[in-house]
This record gives sequence, structure tokens and C-alpha cells, in this order.
Amino acid sequence: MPRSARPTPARSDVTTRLREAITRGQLMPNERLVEADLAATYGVNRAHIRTALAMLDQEGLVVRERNRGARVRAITDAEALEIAETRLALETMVARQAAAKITDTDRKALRAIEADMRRAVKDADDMAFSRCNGALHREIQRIASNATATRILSTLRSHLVRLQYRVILLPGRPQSSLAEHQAIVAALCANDANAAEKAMRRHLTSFTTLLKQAIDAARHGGF
Amino acid sequence: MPRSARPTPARSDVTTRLREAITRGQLMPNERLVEADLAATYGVNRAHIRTALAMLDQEGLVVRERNRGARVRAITDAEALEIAETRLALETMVARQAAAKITDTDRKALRAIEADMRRAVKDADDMAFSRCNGALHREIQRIASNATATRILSTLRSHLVRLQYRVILLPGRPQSSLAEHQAIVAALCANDANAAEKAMRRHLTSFTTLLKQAIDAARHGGF
DNA sequence: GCCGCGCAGATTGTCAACAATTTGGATAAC
DNA sequence: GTTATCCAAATTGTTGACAATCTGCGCGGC
Repeated sequence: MPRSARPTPARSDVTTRLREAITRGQLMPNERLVEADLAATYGVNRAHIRTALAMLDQEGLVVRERNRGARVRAITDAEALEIAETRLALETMVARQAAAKITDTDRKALRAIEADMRRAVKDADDMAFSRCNGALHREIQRIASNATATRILSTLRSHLVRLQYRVILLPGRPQSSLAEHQAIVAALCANDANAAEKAMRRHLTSFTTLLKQAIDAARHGGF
Repeated sequence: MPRSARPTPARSDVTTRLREAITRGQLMPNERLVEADLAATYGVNRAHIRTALAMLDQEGLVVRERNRGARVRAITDAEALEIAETRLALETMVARQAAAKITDTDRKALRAIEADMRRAVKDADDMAFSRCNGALHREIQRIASNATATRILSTLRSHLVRLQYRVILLPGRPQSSLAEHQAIVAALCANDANAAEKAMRRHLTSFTTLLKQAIDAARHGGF
């Protein structure tokens, strides 16, 4: 039987679609998530929305109060830093593990992404740079093949994506970030776990510091 | 109105009860979780069970296959090590943060738990020791007040509890574990972030190593 | 004996209706 | 003008029924 007119048009993962809507900022923090509305929007039953909200609650992207419904969880500045630091701790571990497991194929993949990233910096293409950034980190996680850490990092990232742009758009950030990434790639390709961990720590420390500055600037300046 | 005959007898968190049933081993790995049965067991509606299963799925404690229901997720040996290593990375960070924030009240609490632990070792009371162990780690997390890391660690722990006993019951383990914990407490009380991180790393590295040995022994020996 | 076929039971997926609760505003009292 | 009270609309919580799907078993053909 051809599935031309499929009965469930990708309705299986409303959770994914809702998650993306939140991380992309289409649903603003503290915005109420009315089950009936969401059901209508995504063309599914209220039960689907209900379980999706339960999962996103567990994931920390929404909060639910009994009889009061769900809202997009607004993360505080302090929490953003917590997340950035937790990410740092995990990604340094992942970098170390990746250095121990890397193969020639992996090296090629890393260098390809690095080349893309260099190009993006030269062209001053922030969007492309951001994509390469994500791709590189994900590739390192794939090499480390630590499913547990990868899963946790992906949920942490979903909380950070919105803030990330503030940092990337800082003047001179792409250049220094590129250098940091190159150091990471070099260490990984050399099988040097210590150097890889150190390079990743330096990279993410710098990210965290800049994030902190961006947050402070937002608080005092134009909020 | 008095709530003598309360309408919802703690039915609100079937999720918690299910989670505990799994972590305590009352529900075995790969055991099928039939919604109707669970609903009857816990005296709630199938919808409750359904959302509980969705959350525990997100948490990684159960797996669900479409139209085939949910089962308790069986974690592999490799995964157990992944989890232990991830835990190590997070708890070393937490130890560092706790050292930076510790107050006199916190110091007292830590020393009290340490005393309990010493007593448990002297009495060779493994259960009490295990409780103190958990209490100490939780207290350190509370001091660090990194909600993000604490949340992640609590789910990681839920995966490790069953394996934990294998390690604790090894001969001589309580004694060496006690010494490791004392080093951690001392470093924390001295506000020494570097020493605290180092002590925690040593402690959890030793735990991870023993866990690895226990796994290998189980594989080759009597499993 | 072995393999495919199909049926019945068990189980999950979907849905709509109803009950319970909250929320905002209108109304009345002061 | 302010506050308290109550009602109606909106929203979530709960339940049961039905449809879709899977699973195991018996039956028949070879």
C-alpha cells in the first residue's frame, strides 16, 4: 500500500515540533501554552499535546502548575550560567574521550568542518559560522560516542541556543572562536587527550565569560 | 473543608512511585509495563500511567515502542560506565562550586554526616554507610546550589543505584571510601576548590574503576 | 515435521464528552 | 473610590469507549 496520503502526517512527534518552537523563540518565555490551541495549531489531539508537555516539563523547557496549565519556562540569568558551566564540564570530558577514540575518517570530518568554519569567518557569515560551530561540537560528541553525555548536552543546548547569539555577535568573536576551535581539532587529530580537554576548556571558558558579560551588559544597559 | 478523605490520595505523582519501583529493582529490566496493569496497581487512570511513562521515557528509565508498549530500560555495561564517567565530570564541578560557596552552617552539616559515616564503617553497617554516602553527595550538591547539575545528577543516580551495591559490598571498600570522603570534606571546609575537585575526582575515579572491575568480574565469572 | 495463514485475545492509540478548577470581570456594599 | 463577592467563560483534569495494532496459537497444506 502506497503511503501517499499518510494517515498521520508526522504527528508522531509533536514533542519535537514544540521543542523547536520554544528553542527558536517562536514561543516566548512565560507564554501560556493552552492545550486546545496547540492541538489546533499542530493538528493533533489534546492527548498528544498533553504528553508532549509532560516530556518537555521533564526536560525543563516548560513548567506546569496543576489546574493552571503549562508555560514556557523562563530561565534566569543565574541559571543560564549554571547551564553554561555544566556544559563546560561535560564537553571537556567528551573532548578527552573523543581524543582517545578518533579514527582517520573522523579526522577528515573534523577538518572539513574546520574548513567550512574558516570560510564562514572570512565571509563574515554569522549564520554559517553558527551552523559550523554546532556541527563541530556535535561531531566531537559523535566521535566520543558517549550517548549519555550527548543526550544531556543536547538538552542543555536547547536552553542555550537563544542566548548563544548574543555571544556570537560580539565583535571579534568569530575570529577568536575559530582559533579556539582549531586548537581543539589539532589536539583531537593528534590523539592528545590532555590537550583536547584543555583546548575545549579554554574555548568554553571564554564562551561562558562572554555570556556572563553579555548578561551583565543586558542587565545594566538596555535590558 | 477538612481533607480527611482526600480525593486524590497522592495520586499526583505516579511518576515518582514508578521511578522508585524501577530504581529499587521491583520492576526488572526489560519487564513489560502494561498500562492497564499499572493503572490498577497504583489505583489511577490509564492516562496518568501514560504521562508517567512518557516522562520516564524522557528520563531514560523506560523505552517505548509504538504500539508495543513500554518496558524498563536495561542499561548495558558500556552505558553504566558512561554514566559513571558523566557523573564524575559533573560532581567534580559541583565540588569546586561547593568549595567556593560553603558557609559555617554547611561545614557543620558536612561534618555531621562524616561522623555518621565513620560510625557506620565502625559498625560495619553497609546500609547505613550507603545512606550516608548518598546524604553526603546530596549535601555537597545543595551547597553548590547548581540546580541544573543537581537535577542531572539525580537522574544519573537513579540509573546507578542498582549497580552501586556491587561496589559498596566489595571487601575493604567502606574503609577506603570513608577516607576519600574525609578528604573531600576537609577540602570543602578549607574553601580549597582545587583540592575539593581533586579529592572528588579521586573518589569517583576509584568508584568507576571498581565498577568496571565488578562488571568484568560479572561477565567472566558467575554473572 | 515444518512453514505459512489467519483468527482471537491482549494491548496500545485515539478521541470526545464531561467534571473540576481557575480566572477575569461585573456587580454590589461600604 | 475601594473592596468583597459572585458568576460566567476559559482551561485543565478525568473518564470511558472505540479503533488500530500487535502477539501467540491453532489449523491446514506440503
